[in-house]
Amino acid sequence: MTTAHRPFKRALDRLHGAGLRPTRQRLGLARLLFEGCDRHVTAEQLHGEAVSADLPVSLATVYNTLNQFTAAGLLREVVVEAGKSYFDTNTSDHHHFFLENTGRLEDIPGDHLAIQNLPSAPTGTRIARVDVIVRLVEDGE
Amino acid sequence: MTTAHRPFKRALDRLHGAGLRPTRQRLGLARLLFEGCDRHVTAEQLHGEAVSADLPVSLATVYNTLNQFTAAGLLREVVVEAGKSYFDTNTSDHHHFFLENTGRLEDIPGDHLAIQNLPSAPTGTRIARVDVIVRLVEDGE
DNA sequence: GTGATTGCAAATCTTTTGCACTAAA
DNA sequence: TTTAGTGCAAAAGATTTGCAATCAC
Repeated sequence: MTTAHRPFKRALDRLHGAGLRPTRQRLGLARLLFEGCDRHVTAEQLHGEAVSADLPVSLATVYNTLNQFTAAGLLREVVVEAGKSYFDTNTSDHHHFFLENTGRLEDIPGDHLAIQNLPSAPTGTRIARVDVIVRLVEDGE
Repeated sequence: MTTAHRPFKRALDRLHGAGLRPTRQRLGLARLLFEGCDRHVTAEQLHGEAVSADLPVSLATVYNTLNQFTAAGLLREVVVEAGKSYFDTNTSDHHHFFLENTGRLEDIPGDHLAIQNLPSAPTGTRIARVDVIVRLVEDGE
């Protein structure tokens, strides 16, 4: 039955599509990242999940892999806290809520958020991306 | 002539206002930061300036001071790159251009930029701040 | 005086790198 | 077989911390 292999095949195709050799750890990490819903992970987090899932992988390789995936357009890096990188599996144009208390990062639902009167880029430059981070704190703080 | 002491007095008042004891290095750093136009500095940068200006101060103290100033509302921290903090002397509500090539951070001129259809904060939370970072790259990249 | 502040060095934390080893094509 | 990828440990960079010495009040 081929059905059981579909998630595996999807991950494989994704790597092929990005021109990345499908090694054991890249496949395993791709499955952790892309099966299921969109997610926001740190390298440390993903490494923990990989270890729990009996995928032998070092933290250094997780970092390398996340950077390769990002360069290949499979992931997007989101910077919200100094000294910590989040990687977002949703690479489409969208923005984020950041819960300062817990360190959680979430997509802002809907695609309604828009920016008015964005100034044009200074001469000699163009806009690569616009990031909007809505920082949330616990009520009553 | 008291005129010559005005910048010193302004820095002193600012520290008093924030409830911070006006030590030599806090005064010196405050003058570097707040005399002149608004600026965006990293700890490393400011430390370099202090040393050039013959203000004896260690990098650790620069970090501590920047954090104290931020906690006191004299500065605002802007996060644009993983692993690097910028401190902005303009604490009013505004947004930023970030030049990815050079690492320069600039205020977006004018106060016209506005956000449309911002979703309400999830239950139990409130919006602490909205950061907009417009990432620029050199033309033709 | 006395409690806050500083300097320094060491510690911490995140991320990257060098290199011998292993696995994919 | 040949080249890319991995693991590990070490390096690197940014920031924080512990503690004795120093300074503001």
